[in-house]
Amino acid sequence: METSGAPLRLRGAASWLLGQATTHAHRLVSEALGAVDARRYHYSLLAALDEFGPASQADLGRRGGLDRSDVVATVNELADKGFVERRPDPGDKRRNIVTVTPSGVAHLRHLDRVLGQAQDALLAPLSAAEREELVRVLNAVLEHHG
Amino acid sequence: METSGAPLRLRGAASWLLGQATTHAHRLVSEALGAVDARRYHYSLLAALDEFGPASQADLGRRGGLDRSDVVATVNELADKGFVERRPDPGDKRRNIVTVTPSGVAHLRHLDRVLGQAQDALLAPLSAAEREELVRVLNAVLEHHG
DNA sequence: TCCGAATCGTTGGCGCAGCCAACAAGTGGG
DNA sequence: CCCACTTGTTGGCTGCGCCAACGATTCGGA
Repeated sequence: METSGAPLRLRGAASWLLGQATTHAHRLVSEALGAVDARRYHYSLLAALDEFGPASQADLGRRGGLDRSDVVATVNELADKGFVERRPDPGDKRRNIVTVTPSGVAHLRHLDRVLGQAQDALLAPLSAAEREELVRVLNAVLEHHG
Repeated sequence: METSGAPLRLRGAASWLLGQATTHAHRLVSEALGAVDARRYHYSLLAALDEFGPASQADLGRRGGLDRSDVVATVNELADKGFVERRPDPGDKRRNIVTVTPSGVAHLRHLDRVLGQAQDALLAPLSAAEREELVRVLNAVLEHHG
């Protein structure tokens, strides 16, 4: 009879800690975005457009890790709101070129602020140094996983 | 009046970093669990049972942050697999008492290992000290948010 | 003691997220 | 010229988190 089921449980607990924290962050972000009638996909797409410029829908999907079918729906929604424009590519009749409008840029800035507030709320218990370290570590993880 | 839109974008980028990382972690955990025909709810429930002992379904939900309706479905699935037992509470005809079986405990141990491997894969680029710091920081966040 | 409030399990439903398959139209290389 | 590939689109599936409603039961206060 071992005195240590503990190490095993701790590993599990640590994994679960990740699950709990991610779920929490997920919920905070979703709430914040939902309060301004937006969703994660909206931010993904607008941010990709803002950072890298106009692109075809397939390229947009690759930039933000969205499936092509989800890009279709998201562009539909954003276009309905006047945040992006979809027009055929004259040089390749298969493609649409998606452009962000000034109104879309303004909306993106708004979402930036909203997400910043959500982040502040989530990381409230951490010191500035701890936040910086957390961001650094998360960046390392993301970079490593391509 | 700031000279830089940059700080604003950085705040958004940092928020999004969280989103990216959480999505990544979420996916890794789901894949790992899916490979052994399990889901997050299964682990939540089994872990709660293992740690705190038999409980009513409502209590189980409160322990693990699951909705009552989701507890019903999850207990159904776990009971079908022989991992838990559901029986009426003789002292309160509203309640069911859910118990984890030996087979269920073994399954939980298996899930612990699987989640541990997923965590190792996720945190591969980090040093031992960085992992420890990350766990500490995440714990602080979770504790602060109840 | 009786009645209203609260709790419990269950059913059914909603929206978001991530993914996959299939299709027609179009493009490009051998 | 043909074949392989890409693109946009439609439709569908699972998981997750949540909410509303219901009948049955229990509990607390008048």
